Amino acid sequence: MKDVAEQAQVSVSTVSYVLNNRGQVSEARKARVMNAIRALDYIPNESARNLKRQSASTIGLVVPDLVNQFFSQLARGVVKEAALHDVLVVLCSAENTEEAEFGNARLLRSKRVDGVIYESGFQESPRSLLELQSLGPVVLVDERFPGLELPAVVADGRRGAREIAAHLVELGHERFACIAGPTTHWTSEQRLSGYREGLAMGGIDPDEMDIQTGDYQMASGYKLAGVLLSVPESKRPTALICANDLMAIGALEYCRSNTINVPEAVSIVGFDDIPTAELLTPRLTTVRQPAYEMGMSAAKLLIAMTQGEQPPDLLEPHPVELVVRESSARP
Amino acid sequence: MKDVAEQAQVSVSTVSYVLNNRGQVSEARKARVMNAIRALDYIPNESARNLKRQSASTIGLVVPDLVNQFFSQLARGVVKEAALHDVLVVLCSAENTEEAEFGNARLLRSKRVDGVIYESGFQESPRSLLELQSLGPVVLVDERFPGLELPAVVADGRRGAREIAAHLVELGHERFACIAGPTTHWTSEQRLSGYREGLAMGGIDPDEMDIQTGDYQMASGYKLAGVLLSVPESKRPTALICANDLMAIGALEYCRSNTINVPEAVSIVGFDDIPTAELLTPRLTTVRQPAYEMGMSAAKLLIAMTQGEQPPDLLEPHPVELVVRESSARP
DNA sequence: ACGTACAGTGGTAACGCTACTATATAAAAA
DNA sequence: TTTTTATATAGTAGCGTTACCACTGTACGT
Repeated sequence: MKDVAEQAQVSVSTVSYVLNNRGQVSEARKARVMNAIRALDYIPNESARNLKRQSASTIGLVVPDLVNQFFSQLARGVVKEAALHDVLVVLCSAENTEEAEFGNARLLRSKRVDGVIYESGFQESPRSLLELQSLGPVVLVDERFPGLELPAVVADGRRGAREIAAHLVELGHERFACIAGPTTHWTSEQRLSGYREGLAMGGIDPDEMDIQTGDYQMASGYKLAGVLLSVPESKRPTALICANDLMAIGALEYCRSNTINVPEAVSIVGFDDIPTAELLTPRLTTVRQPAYEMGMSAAKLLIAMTQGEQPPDLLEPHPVELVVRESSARP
Repeated sequence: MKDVAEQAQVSVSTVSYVLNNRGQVSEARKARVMNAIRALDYIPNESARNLKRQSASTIGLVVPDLVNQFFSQLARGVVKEAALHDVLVVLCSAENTEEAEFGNARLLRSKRVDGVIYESGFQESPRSLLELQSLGPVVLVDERFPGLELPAVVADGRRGAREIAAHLVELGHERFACIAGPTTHWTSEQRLSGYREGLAMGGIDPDEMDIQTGDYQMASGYKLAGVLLSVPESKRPTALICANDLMAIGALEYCRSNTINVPEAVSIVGFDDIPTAELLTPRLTTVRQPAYEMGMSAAKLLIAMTQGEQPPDLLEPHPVELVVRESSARP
């Protein structure tokens, strides 16, 4: 920077002013500085800047598992929005382990990021959240912690769940089973209430629905489908509602290996609408969550918060959309 | 830090020494400092550290599209390995646009990262690479640029291609078609040579193979499958080789919407073995690239380079593995 | 007894930048 | 004309670390 100042025959302050586009600098000198910058191929040192400004222009993104396309969509949105604000995104894939629980928080500490977008997937009310919160602003995605007053970007999962349940009722289903998400998870509970409401509205007693609790992974979908479907044909549910696409895929796989026809013998529906959902056979009926947009919202909100803005008390949930495909049909 | 020094009754230098575990500090004082750190919940300011040390303990990762599971696996590996070295990973999803071409490089400039892992997907020899290189170490993944002398972590795509072609020949196929990757892409060319070699070794004239060039996206797989398969039945290829899974999925979709049975009418194979590949109907025969491991290697190499190590002249390619599933069968 | 070595300390100058304050100059008002 | 106000510029003190240097005291040869 000193070199640039020298080359342009101005003071370092002036260089700083033109760089940050503040203060009054005459056009002539501005041009001279710009030329010098180009001539010397000068790049401001972000570390120094951060030190002085006490911020890192960087946010952290904690997701349980990048390979789940819901999260990668989300990540895309976050990165996109952040780029708009010249903010970098640091990625922490938690890989669904508790090890990460600790590791991430520690890694993100120490002013390396100005704030964190957190999507734990299925931890309860993690201590690391409190730790993170003490570090700086935190935005939750697709979940809420009843105890903690944290801003959360969510989709209208309850409504989506209601709609997909209603869809199944409308098709004429009467015996339902459900592979739910972890009960500790706010979103899971929302969806479950939605399913029950949808059923009730259609005149089906929700308490008749057989429920198993999974962990949002494919394997548990497979396993629990086995539990729910291996009952005498006459009592077997004709509709299997899964709390996310991954578990629905697991269920579909179970049916495939046990020659249970979907949707003829049983309808299966998911939640999220990950890209893979429409490539399956049968193509999966599901509820689309706008993951990309949610990522953008979260980033936008977080960045605003890092600039001192107060988060709104309650954010409007993102709209969801029922996507009817082949995996649901009349019983 | 000053506070810690005061609390522990030592100088700031001493605190710095124990923090970095260098210099000689007596055990007694070390303990005192540690206690003070804990008592004050002190977290070192990474910006200041970076400024002083002239490094950011952060690497950049540029991928064309996170939602392609090959890249998310890769990203997982990178993040994992980086975490082992206390290095953060900054994510730049290029989203397959040239806009990113510029944007990323600019965002990553200015000492915000110590080095970059670059996986462009399908740009030719991007200017941004040169720009990046001037900034710091660069490691390429899954591609090479003949002109540029950059260390590259690759898989043995040629061998994989040879094997999958051989597999098809062995099944008895005689008429082949291929949806290749962009010809400007080193990896594409490697695979294509591999296919040709595999065919030649099986006594098939590779020049007889009908080739269309795609862009590694699903849509082009769909479109080009249309081009290659809409010929009179007697001349129609019985085996369609796709340079990656995404295009193979596109091809599969084409067949699905045009009621061409796979593998009965035509065998289709892919490359990468993304998680979705084995969920399709028919399950996709493909070549597994160890994306996760490649990500780890790349991160390891890059981090070594940021610490001054010279990259080896040529890295051993990662082994690949033929995964035979349902989409390939006797013609 | 003396020098020499060295483990254990503290002081402090940078690292590159921003933003406050002070100063010089020009324009407007008295 | 002088005073006030606005505008443009330069000087410089940190931001929180690290690492070099200088200093102390003790242990060990000679």
